[in-house]
Amino acid sequence: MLDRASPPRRRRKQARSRELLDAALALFAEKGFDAASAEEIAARAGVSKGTLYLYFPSKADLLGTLIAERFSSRVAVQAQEESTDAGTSHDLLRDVVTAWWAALMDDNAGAILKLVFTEARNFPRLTDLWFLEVIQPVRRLVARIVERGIERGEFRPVDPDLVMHSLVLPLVMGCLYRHTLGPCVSGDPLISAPDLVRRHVDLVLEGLTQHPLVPSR
Amino acid sequence: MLDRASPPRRRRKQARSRELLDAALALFAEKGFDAASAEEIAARAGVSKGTLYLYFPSKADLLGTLIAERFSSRVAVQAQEESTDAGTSHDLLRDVVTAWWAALMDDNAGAILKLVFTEARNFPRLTDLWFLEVIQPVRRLVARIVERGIERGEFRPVDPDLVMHSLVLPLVMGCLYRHTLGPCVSGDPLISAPDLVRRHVDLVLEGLTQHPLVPSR
Amino acid sequence: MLDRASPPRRRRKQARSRELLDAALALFAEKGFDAASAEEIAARAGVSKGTLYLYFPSKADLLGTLIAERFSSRVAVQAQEESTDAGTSHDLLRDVVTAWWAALMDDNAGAILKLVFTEARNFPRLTDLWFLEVIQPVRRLVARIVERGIERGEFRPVDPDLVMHSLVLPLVMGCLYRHTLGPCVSGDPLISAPDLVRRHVDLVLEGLTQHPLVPSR
Amino acid sequence: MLDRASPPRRRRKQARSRELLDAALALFAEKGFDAASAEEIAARAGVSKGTLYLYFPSKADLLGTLIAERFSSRVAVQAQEESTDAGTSHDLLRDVVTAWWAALMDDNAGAILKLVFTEARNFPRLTDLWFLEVIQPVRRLVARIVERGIERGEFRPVDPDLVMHSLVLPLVMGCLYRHTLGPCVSGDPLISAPDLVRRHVDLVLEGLTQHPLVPSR
DNA sequence: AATGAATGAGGGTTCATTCAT
DNA sequence: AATGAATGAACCCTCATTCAT
Repeated sequence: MLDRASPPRRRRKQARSRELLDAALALFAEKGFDAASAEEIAARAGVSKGTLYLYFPSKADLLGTLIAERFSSRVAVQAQEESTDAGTSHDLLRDVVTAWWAALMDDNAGAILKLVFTEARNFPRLTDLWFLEVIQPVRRLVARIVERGIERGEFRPVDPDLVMHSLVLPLVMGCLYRHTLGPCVSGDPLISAPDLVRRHVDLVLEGLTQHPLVPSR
Repeated sequence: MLDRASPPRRRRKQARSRELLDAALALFAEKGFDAASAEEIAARAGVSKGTLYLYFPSKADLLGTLIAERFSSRVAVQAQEESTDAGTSHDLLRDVVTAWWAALMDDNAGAILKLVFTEARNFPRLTDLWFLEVIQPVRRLVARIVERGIERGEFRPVDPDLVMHSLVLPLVMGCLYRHTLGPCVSGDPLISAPDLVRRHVDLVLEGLTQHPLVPSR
Repeated sequence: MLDRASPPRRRRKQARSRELLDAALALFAEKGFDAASAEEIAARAGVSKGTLYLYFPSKADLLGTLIAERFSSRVAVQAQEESTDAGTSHDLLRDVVTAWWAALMDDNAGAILKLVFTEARNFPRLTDLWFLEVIQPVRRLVARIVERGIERGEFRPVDPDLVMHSLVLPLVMGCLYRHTLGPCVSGDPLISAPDLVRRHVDLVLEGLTQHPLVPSR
Repeated sequence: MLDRASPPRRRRKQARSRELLDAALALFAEKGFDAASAEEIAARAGVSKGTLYLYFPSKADLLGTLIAERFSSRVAVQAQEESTDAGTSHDLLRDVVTAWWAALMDDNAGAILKLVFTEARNFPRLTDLWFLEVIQPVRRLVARIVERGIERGEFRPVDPDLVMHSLVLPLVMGCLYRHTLGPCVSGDPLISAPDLVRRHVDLVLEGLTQHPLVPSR
């Protein structure tokens, strides 16, 4: 069928959809899928309950669309774009991880990540997306850099997945924290230092152990 | 009033209470507080809907009791018991972290941890408990060992909180993963290697960087 | 079947039954049939919930038995016993009405009367009992005295039912009041004067109108 | 928020509210607050169970609104309007009482009055309203007329409250009767004569006693 | 005979979804 | 396209009744 809606109207329609998705994401992340009511989502988007159903056939579809449209590889991609072959592997890894962290803090990526973890059991499709869209790209990226670093003699020979684990999971945790316990605590005493990520990467790269006879770098 | 029930009856009553709490914990962790219906909890405990209310005045009280009774410092305490002054700080740290990890895998501690993260926004009290019961003890424990290691020249001078962050958060993440995405994935390809924790600790301790002229320890 | 229970046991059984009926009457009158729970009734009678069902097959049967056993003509009978042919009809009527009023205040007769009014729609059988046991006897009693008074020239010729209405209904009302609004009001300012009934009877007998040239009696 | 509903819709909404209140009043009066189910009320109002909760936040609020909106002084006011200074106090009193009686029979005033008596124990606020809205006005009205009658020599010197008691309580009783036992009896043999109220007032005014030498008025 | 744990039907209430306006 | 009134399935919870001890 031809789309005969006039352009401004079509644009409005897209905007509505976006507003609803934004509202849904915010509320789903804030209270969970069940506790966020359709009426509340509509209200936050500035429309009435009925209008929501003109744009999405059900509440679950809101979540589905959210995932499909926003859960893209952007996070990894954004990180990947930072990846060049210039500089040491150490610097490269730190840059990539920092970019990835920034992407998680940015935007609503963090909210989606929280949703994935809290609703995965009820919407198992989320899990596949998580692996496909988040884990695989960053894993490949990290693995590539680590392997290059090992080849060049910059890194000790280690399992790239282990590096991924030690390097990346704390960031995921920090992101989750920010959307779960963080808002409930005053002062946010745990994960707040602005350069925590940089220091974390450096720690993992250098290790905790004192190696007396060698200059620290 | 005196408790004049015959011993077997009283024992049964206590068992029922436990069974209900177990069922509730499992279902709350599996589907979330809202999505777990009282009837389903009762059914999993092998009783009828009404019976649940003989033991707990409301569904929310189930969660409350769960938290109050099971969210003790056992996790940290168990880790602490492993802590002795013998051996290197490296070994000590690895032992403590491994014990902590075992505690998280054990029992239902992991399920509770997941609950804390998913329900904190709706039950803010959970956050305080999390800090008091989980974070503070392990933070103090790690800090003590790290400071000792630095004093003895075993560790480089680093912020103990950073160590805590890099060392412990991946474990928390692993625990969450186990109760969220893990059950939805076949093969569990990410966090399953049995000695992952040991290797993680070693990586953080030794660092990723190659230090050519020095024997690794 | 022979009743082979030993006498003391049989007596205990009767006492239990009485205690349960007393408790039920008090609670039914206090909160209504629906709002009075079986457990509460049992507790007030000093037994457990299960025991109640050893004596009565259902909660409704408690009400039924209450009505059948206690809703006898005692009220009217007691009044009737006061009725002698001595004295003026005026005195007789006042004595009868006063005795009836005392009977309503006494005992649990008032509570039953309240029950009849509040539960009649749900237990229509109560209505028949009310007429048979309460209205008819007192109506006949009043009618007899009124007719005698008219014959003797003591009373003006009036419809005995009208007298019954004007004379007796305020008492019924007072009884109801005592079991409904009365307990909710501090000071009971309306129907409390101890000789209100006597004055009421005198007012109805004498009338409100001033009859100037005649001695008041 | 602005009420931007189209006029017919708004009118419908008001009508719905009224219909629900009417249905609730009828059923509360018929079966009592507890025994009247929300679903039944909705059905009698011609809507579904859920709709009721669009208009009233709870079943108890239905009762509350009923009381607040319909339990006005209309009864007394209506009676008061009849009160003029023309005519004898006798006529005046009869007119006032007759008007009051008509108001009780009219409308749903009687149903509310029944509710007040049956639910007062469970909703003590009803008692205050009863005194404030019903008793006080009529008491003052009666007292005023009686005092005027005494001043003018029309009435014997009596306690106005006693008059109120003897004159008004039978009417309250009649109203209660009409909503309790009345519907359960065939033929309504007790309180049905159309001029019963007039004859009652005359009886109380004139008294039952024969006063031989004086013309009856 | 007495208990009180267990049951499950039923009631109040919520909320995702539909539909007339 | 937008609204919000209406619906009814589903949920939490209560309580009359049963039954093993």
